[in-house]
Amino acid sequence: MAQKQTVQKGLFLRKQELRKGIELLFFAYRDFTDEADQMLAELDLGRAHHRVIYFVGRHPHLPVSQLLSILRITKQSLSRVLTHLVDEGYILQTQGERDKRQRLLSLTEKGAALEAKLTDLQCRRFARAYNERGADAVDGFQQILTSLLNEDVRSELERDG
Amino acid sequence: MAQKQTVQKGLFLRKQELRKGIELLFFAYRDFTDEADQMLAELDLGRAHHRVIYFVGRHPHLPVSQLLSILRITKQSLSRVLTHLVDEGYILQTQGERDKRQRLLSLTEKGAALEAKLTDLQCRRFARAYNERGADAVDGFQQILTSLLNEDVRSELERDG
DNA sequence: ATTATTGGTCAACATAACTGACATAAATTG
DNA sequence: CAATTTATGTCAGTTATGTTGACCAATAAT
Repeated sequence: MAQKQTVQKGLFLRKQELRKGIELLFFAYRDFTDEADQMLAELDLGRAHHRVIYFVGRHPHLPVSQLLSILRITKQSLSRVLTHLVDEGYILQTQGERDKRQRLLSLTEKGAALEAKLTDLQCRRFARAYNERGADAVDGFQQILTSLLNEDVRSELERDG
Repeated sequence: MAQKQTVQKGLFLRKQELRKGIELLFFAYRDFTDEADQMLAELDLGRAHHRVIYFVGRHPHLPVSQLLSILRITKQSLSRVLTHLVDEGYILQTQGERDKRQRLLSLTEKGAALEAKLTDLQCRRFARAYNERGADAVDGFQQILTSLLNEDVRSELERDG
């Protein structure tokens, strides 16, 4: 009886702990994206545009197919934002050399400038958090996030770096 | 010169470290929400409904105003999902006793059952991650996420729970 | 030569957010 | 008590971002 109570309390506390994680992730993600969203809104861009600019900046000459698999959206959905970003001069498309069907994506100077501005903003938030809590916390943070990933994504990341 | 190189390299590595955080947060959030989204889709519900059900489950008799400030959306936007959830029998509205203008939100049995099903799913993912990495990692994870929050949100959370 | 891949287009639709204007009931305040 | 503020809701219109499905062209691979 006393044993059962302890177990139930243990389960209850564990559940609370897990819920705390869920909520922290929700609130942190919400606040994290908010600042950049505001900056984007002034340029009549949205979060979808940001994601494209971010990953193209991170992987120059990225083929469209790879961007699609990173973002996990349909090509029709990507098409809209991508066309807009190309039209507005943020992104440059070049023909692939090995495979001429591919359109490799890169940032223009204008695109790189915006990417830097947005990433700096978000890096500052991370830098503040990392400095406040120290290297061990950062390590734990990265470990848990990695373990939250789908298995296949985790292996991909571990392979690429 | 050697000094300058070291500093630059240090900054470069730091930037990479921060970008890694940004990306992990993006991918983890994407994968984390995915399973629940699929379950919701089968019931013709979306992530917006989930958020309402989750926070009403977490805070029974929650007034609409508080839910709005948690979700940070407009009342018109909440209205649509809330009306639907009430119509479908997931959520119950009762008049506030102290303040009769308030409509306090609670889960029905049906709502509680769905909430439990969804939360269990997400808790399992967290439990897996927490077990894989251990208590110190969990601690670091929670610390960094807390530091990523806007200051005002952080104080709120520290006050409430 | 046939098939698969890469990328794009057009059209229609769904969801979840937004703004603005207005309404009602209840609480609060001068 | 009258005036104002608050909590909530509604109606109407718009935007951002996703979806399906159908179809096409260029190129690569078998």
